[in-house]
Amino acid sequence: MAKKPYYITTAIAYTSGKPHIGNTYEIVLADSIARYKREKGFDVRFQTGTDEHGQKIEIKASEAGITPKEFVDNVSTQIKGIWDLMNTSYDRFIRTTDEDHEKQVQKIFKKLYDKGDIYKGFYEGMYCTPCESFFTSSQLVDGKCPDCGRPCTPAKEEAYFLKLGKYTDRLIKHIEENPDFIQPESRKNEMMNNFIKAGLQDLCVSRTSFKWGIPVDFDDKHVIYVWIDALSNYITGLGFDLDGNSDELYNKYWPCDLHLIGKDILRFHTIYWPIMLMALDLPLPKQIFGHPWLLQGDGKMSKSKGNVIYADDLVEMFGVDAVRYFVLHEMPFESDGVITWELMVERMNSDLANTLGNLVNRTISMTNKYFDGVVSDKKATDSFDEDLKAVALKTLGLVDEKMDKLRVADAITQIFNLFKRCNKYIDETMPWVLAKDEDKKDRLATVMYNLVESITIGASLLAPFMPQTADKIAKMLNTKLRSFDELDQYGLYPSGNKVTDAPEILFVRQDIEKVLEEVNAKKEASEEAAAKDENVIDIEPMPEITYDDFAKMQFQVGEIIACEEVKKSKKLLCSQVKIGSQVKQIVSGIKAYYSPEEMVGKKVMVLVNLKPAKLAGVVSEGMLLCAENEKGELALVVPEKDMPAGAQIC
RNA sequence: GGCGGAAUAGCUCAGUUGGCUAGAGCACACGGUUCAUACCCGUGGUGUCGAGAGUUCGAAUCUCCCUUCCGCUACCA
Repeated sequence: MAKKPYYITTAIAYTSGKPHIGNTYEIVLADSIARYKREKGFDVRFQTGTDEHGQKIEIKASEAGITPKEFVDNVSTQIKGIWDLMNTSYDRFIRTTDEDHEKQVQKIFKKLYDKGDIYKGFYEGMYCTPCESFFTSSQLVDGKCPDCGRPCTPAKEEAYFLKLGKYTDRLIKHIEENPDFIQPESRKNEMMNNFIKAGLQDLCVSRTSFKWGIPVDFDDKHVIYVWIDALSNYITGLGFDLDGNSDELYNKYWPCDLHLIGKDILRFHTIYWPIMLMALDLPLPKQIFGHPWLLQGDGKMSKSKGNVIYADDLVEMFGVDAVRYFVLHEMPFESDGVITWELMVERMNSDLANTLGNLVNRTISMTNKYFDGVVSDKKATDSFDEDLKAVALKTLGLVDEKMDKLRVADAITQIFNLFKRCNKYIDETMPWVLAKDEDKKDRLATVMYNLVESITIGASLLAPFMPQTADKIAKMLNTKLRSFDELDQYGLYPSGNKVTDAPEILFVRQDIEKVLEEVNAKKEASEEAAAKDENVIDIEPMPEITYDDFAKMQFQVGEIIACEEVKKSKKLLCSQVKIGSQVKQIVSGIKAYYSPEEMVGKKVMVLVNLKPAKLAGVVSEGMLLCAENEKGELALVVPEKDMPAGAQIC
């Protein structure tokens, strides 16, 4: 019988920089599932890769003084290097700059256009600058932005849009009829309630503001924006061809069994991607799992916080499999995992060094000490043996149960329970006591045999998650790892076999103090690097304006004479601002960065002739000007020298 | 503001349709053991199961309300 196909993908990593351990988590998770499925007898296809287009890359490349292609070649190679370092067994590493991919993406775009699902729209009168959103004229309310009610500005650019509304009902139906389509389930609710049921706006799928992308082949002013480009990798990587000449890989593996992605990009995978596929008349993927994030202590890792952990640093400190174990075991299923270095060292020491490493070590040492390394099954059984055997035989079933629900962390815990059971068995049988009695020699041999056999089973189960460690154990026991379909048998270890006489320490115990020292040193270094990076910031350029446009705006210095929080709002402060002889009430979204107390007395830059509007029910008669950094933090703009309230800013 | 989730041992969390003295791992303490990487095995919890009220013979589990935290989303003139 032919093996059942199983296709799993990760998201493709964006090549704007080196990925941190949070990105690395995803590839390790996918790799473990892929390896596990292979053991379970599936014909597995595992795809990952890099997403390499976009303005950010264009800018970074020009800063570095190289071409975008050179830039992404570098980063992509680096990312691939880390995936390899983590010992991941992907079948294809796709790059969105691969020729076959680009060609198909162009075809897909054209097909959707010919079909009428992509249409050319215009920004004119439809672009709401503050909302950064595009609307069709039918969506506008009284000619104004349906979201915020502000007038939409005419824009110069034209763009292509993908019709989403046409497929919304089908999408809702699909999600409702396939409860496992979006996992975990809480994410499904978010997608449904926040987006789909609220009504989907057509998606802008092209750009003219930058060049580094796949050109729209029938309109070369445009490049294809990220959605169609990046998401298509899941089929182009299988040799999909829109004209019906698809590679057999595509016919075999599509639809995909599992898209493994971060929870931050669920929207694209559960809404845009299925709709694209529907528009192309292709089957939808079977499941999309939005995994949580690996957080470190004080929040999400980011370069600007200087708390970025890189996989290669971790591997250097702890070893590949320890890092794999850690991210797999410590990551919860649904909510984000808050990780501390203390926890990592604790896991390393108690699970890996103590429970597993020490078990293997003591077993091999005893075998050498008592039998010169020869393991033989003398069948001198005792009642203690039965339970050990039972645990060894039932563990696969327990692992299966967890893996079917993608509960990888729980699956690993089951395997470690077997190792713990082995340690207990040693205490129950007390080999060192048996060794003193020549009459108990056969019993002692049987005990050692049972240990070696049980460890072999455990190591075989461990192989998908910690492949290197499993191999090392098998090598030290001078045997091969079992295939999963042999794991219903006990006693396959060849009697009379000889284990190594020089057991290797599998995991070295770590000292938390030393680890923290090292971490702090690295953190300082990365903070310095981050500080350098933060001196500049690039934002999306806006259309050119005339002097007349500018002259319409009146700016003055305003003195804040009173300020209070706006109730019913998380972000708003309401200030009374003295401008000349009058006082204006102005509401600003800066509560997170300024307290009402510290606002009072400040002299700030105010746009005074803005049409008053209500915010959270409070009237606001102007706007306080702020500078905003990459993290969205705000700083008020103030005159460099003391100026009277009301002074004109020109 | 809208939708959803969470609150259980020092820490991270399990607790199926309400039912005997509320569990696991880690940490900690004590005991045992010595083959082993100062390791392994065993024992140890007066935890108001976030607060309050209700339904019930009986509630961590159901209902209502309150508080706090989290996710997504909106708003941020």
